Amino acid sequence: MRVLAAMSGGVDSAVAAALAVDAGHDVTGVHLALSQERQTLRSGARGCCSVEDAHDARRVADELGIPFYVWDLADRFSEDVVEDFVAEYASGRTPNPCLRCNEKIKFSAVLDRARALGFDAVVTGHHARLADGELRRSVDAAKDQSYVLGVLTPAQLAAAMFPLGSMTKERVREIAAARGFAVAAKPDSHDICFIPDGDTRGFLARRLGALPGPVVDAATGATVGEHEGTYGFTVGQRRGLGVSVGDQRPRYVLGIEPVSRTVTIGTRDLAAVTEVRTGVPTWTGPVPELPFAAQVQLRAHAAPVDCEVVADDGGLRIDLAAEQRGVAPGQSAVLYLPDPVRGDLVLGQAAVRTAGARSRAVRR
RNA sequence: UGGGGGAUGGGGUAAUCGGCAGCCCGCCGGCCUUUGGAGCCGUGCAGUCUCGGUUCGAGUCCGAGUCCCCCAG
Repeated sequence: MRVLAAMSGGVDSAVAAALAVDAGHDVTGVHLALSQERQTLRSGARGCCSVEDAHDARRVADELGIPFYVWDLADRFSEDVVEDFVAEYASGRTPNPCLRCNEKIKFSAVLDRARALGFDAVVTGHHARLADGELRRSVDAAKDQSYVLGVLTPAQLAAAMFPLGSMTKERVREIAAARGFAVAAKPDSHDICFIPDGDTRGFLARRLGALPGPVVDAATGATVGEHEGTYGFTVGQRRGLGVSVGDQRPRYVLGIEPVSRTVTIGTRDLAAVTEVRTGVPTWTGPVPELPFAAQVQLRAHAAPVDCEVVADDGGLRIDLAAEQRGVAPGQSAVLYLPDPVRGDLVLGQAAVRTAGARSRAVRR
C-alpha cells in the first residue's frame, strides 16, 4: 500500500512510520506545519510544529530512506482548530482542540490530500488499536489516546493506521533507541500546541479582550466577586476563582453564561453530575440501537463510568451510574464497550451540551 | 463626641469553660497530562491591631488607645 506517515517530530510518529516501512508499505513522510509563526523557535517539547520538530521529523525520514515533505496547513489549522477554540470559549464552552485537530486536520484535510495524491492510508503515532475497522483503547492504558480519536467516522478509520496501539510507550522508546533515532528520548508533548507557554487564559484574553462580569454564588444568588472574562473559566474548575465566600468550603464553577458574563459557583454537592445531555453523536462503526448500556469517558484523562445511553431529541441522554464532577459543555462524551481482552471498543462520541443532577421527580 | 458590633497571614473566615491558632482562597514547589489556569500531593509561604493588666498559660478575660461597620443623625 502507499502510505502517508504523518510525522510530528516526536518519538511516536517516528516509530509508527518505521513500522509502516517494516510492514512493507510504500511510505512517504509528511510533516504538518500548523503554526502561523513558524519562525518562532520554541525550545522544549511543548509544541508539535516548531522548526526543530520539522527538522527532527526530516532526520528520521532520512534514516528510514523515505521521501519527506512539509505541508503547510497553517491556514486550515487556524480556521478549524484555533478559531473554533476561541469561539467555543467565547460561547461559554470548553473545547478539546486535540480532538478537533484529529477530526478536521489529520483525518480530513490531510487524508483528503493524501487520497488525491494516490495514497491508500495515513499512518500516525496515536496510541490506540485499530483492527477490522474497530477502534479500541491502547494496550498502554496510561498513554491511551482513543478519547481524542472518538470523533472519527468509519470512512476515516478505514484509511487510518495506528501501529502503536498494541505496544507500551516504553516499547516505542526502545524501538526508537534501537534504531538510533535522535528523538528516542525526546519528552512527551503535552498542553495545547498553539499555546506554547501554557497560558490559556492569557491567550484568550489577547484574542477576546477584557469582558468583566460577576461571580455569583449559586446558594444565595449573591455576587461574591468579579472576573475579567467568562473564557477564563471552565465548568468544574476549583482553583483560580479568585473569590472566597467565607464559609470555609471550596467552590466549583457550576455554570458559565457568556451573554450576561456570569460565572456561577457552588459547593461540591451542587457540582455533582449524574445526567449528561449531548448534541448529535458520531459513530466509529455501525450506528448502535438506542438505548444501550456502555461506559462513557467525559474528559481526556477521566476514568470511564458505567452508563445508560438513551435517545434524546436528536442527541443523547447519558445516565451515569456514578456521580461525576467537572463535566463541561463542549467536551466530548466518548462511549466505550468494555473489553479487557481486545481493548475497550470506541463506539462514538457526542459533544456535551448540559450536565447536571438527574431530576428527582419520580422518587420513592 | 448617643447606642451597638467588630479588628486573626496577601484576601475571606474558625477556635468548646482561657490550653499546640484550623479551614477556604492565593502564592510557591512537585506529580499527572497531546483539551480545559482540570485533577492529585506537599512537614511548603504567611496571621491573633497597639499598649498595659489578670493567669502556670490569653486570639479568648479586664483597662486604655487606634481603626472600621451598623442604628440613631
